[in-house]
Amino acid sequence: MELACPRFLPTTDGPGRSRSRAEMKRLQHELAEEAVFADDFEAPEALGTHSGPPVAGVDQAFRTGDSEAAVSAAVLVRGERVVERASAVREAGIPYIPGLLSFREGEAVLAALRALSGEPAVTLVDGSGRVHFREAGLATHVGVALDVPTVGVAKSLLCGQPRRSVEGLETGERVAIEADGDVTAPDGTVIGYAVQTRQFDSPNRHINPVYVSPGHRVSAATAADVVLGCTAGYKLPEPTRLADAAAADLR
DNA sequence: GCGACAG
DNA sequence: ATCTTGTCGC
Repeated sequence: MELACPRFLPTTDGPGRSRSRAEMKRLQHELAEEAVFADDFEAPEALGTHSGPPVAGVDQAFRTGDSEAAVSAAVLVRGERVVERASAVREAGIPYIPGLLSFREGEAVLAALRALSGEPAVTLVDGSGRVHFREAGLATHVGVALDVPTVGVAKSLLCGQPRRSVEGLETGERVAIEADGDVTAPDGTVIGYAVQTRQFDSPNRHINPVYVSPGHRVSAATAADVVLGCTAGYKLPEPTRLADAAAADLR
């Protein structure tokens, strides 16, 4: 993958000085304008880890010490095989701030993805995409910077409102996440889906859904389809699960 | 001021 | 994200 929009790099420092929080938010508004929350890639059908084109997954771990470093691991999966792995380590620009995650981990993610020589049809990024206050979560930031299809996969909901309860959903079920007053999109806009990738049979123990949202060049419905297509018996889709394990090892 | 918040 | 043992349930 190659960098497509240098102006959207999630750098913490601007020309000479340091990027302020307001400037980071401003960049996110510009990113959202550039983002395409509709299907715009080859073969949107036949997606998934079971057949069709390769899908990439990226996830991060952190090395602590005098200064924090983000370790990003990217994996390219095709069918049931990992066909390529890449990684990168970058200084964490800022501490964790809800809504500004891409400025903390983005540099490492972009470096890891750029190190992949293969071309995935779509890339699964850990975190939110359009489910974000300014519709510019990590998945959207990365997708626009590289101008590649991306999907955000988060384990918890940053903002927005589930259309109905997400408790006890069956495997394969999904509930729309709508924009509310905390999101820039018009109220009611479907910005993502709670997707139940796995669920236990009996009523005692239950698994929470993953929150899927469009990053770039993918619609909300297709994003959910891609995640279900890449699921193989675990809560997290394979590309994400494998990247998660890889990042943990590299830590 | 209060609340709320991916990784 | 990370710190951490056991424990409940299938």
